[in-house]
Amino acid sequence: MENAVRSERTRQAAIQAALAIIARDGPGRLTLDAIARESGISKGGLMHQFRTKQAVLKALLEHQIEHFEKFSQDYLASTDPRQPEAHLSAQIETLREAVSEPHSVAFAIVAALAEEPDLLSIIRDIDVQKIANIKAEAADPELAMLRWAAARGLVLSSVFGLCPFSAEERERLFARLLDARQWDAFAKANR
Amino acid sequence: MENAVRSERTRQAAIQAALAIIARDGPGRLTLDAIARESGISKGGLMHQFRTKQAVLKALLEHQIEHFEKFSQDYLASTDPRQPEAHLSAQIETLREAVSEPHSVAFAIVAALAEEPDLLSIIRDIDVQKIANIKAEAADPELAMLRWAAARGLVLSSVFGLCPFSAEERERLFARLLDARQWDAFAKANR
DNA sequence: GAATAAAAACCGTCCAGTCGGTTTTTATGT
DNA sequence: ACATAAAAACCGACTGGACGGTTTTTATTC
Repeated sequence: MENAVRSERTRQAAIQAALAIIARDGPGRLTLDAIARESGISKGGLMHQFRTKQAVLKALLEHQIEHFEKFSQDYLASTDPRQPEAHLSAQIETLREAVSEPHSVAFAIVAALAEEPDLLSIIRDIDVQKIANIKAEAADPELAMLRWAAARGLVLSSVFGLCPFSAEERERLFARLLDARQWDAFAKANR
Repeated sequence: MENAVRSERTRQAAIQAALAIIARDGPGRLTLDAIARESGISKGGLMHQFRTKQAVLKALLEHQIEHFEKFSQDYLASTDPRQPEAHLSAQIETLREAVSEPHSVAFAIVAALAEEPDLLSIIRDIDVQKIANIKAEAADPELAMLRWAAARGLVLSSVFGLCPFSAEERERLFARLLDARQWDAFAKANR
């Protein structure tokens, strides 16, 4: 097999193994040895592809970011471009997706990142951009940011097992956050 | 000195030391040895008061809960009891306080608790109760929960260094969340 | 045959928790 | 009141396992 392909395969295997470990055993159990064991790669092979654990976590994070970025793009593409506040809706939909995926897949990563807080700045930088988009298109920017913050709150709460709502209740709340007409009326009335 | 006092002093010293370590060095550096060193207690003495690290974290968590519970009670006491949605306002005010206190005091604890996720259920159980209160008094319960979720989102984002807003912007958002009149009008219009 | 990838054994550090012992407080008997 | 025994608090060296990372060796690709 070609070297580039070989490397890529190994890296992907490592990432998938890491996701499995986090989902099954929690972020605290995500060790290099565990990844090696889970993926079938030897520790040496793993360390060859990722020089440090931080590098593994970074790859993991980028993998997830890519996943949700794609989701968000797809949503935007499938939506009427004249829809008001499309970026906001896309972000809220993406957050909703993040919270409802299989079983603590993507987000437990965030928990894993408690070990490497620096990596979270990657997410923040992306969010800054998203927020700028949302602001630019919003009739009432503050309200838009609050809707975004509420969605974020629901996601982060759920990720850390802090969410006091049931799954159905959370779903209803997301639905309401997405009810553009209602908020639009509010924004206009409040101008 | 009396035994009970002696124990209590030691336990408090440990908790204060733990807070100092988290604020200064981050949750990753919170070890039993570090707490012993910082507090002047010996390792043995520390272990006598807390049989496991989890016990330390639990005490730390309860200490912080008590702190914010008091803040919330004080707010409720100082407010006109006829004010609509007083519990919601109290919770949002408390969350605002949590995010603006000295320097990552209380919440970095949440980060520390990434090690012991079970402890977070204590917070969740309290939140469930708070949410029940908020719901009971709300003209529009869903809207009330969304306001709560937004405040939570701002706090958790900040705690984990994920917040894409500046401090002033965050402050404005909190102020708006607390503008009861505006939301009340919205709730009524939306009924 | 040079370079890259993978395997396997190994190393040093960190850290929660243990253990044997000392000091201080509290209970008891006289 | 005083002596003495028991209990509680405290001390700090030590242990054992986990874990991130390194080194050495072997296999595969170019």
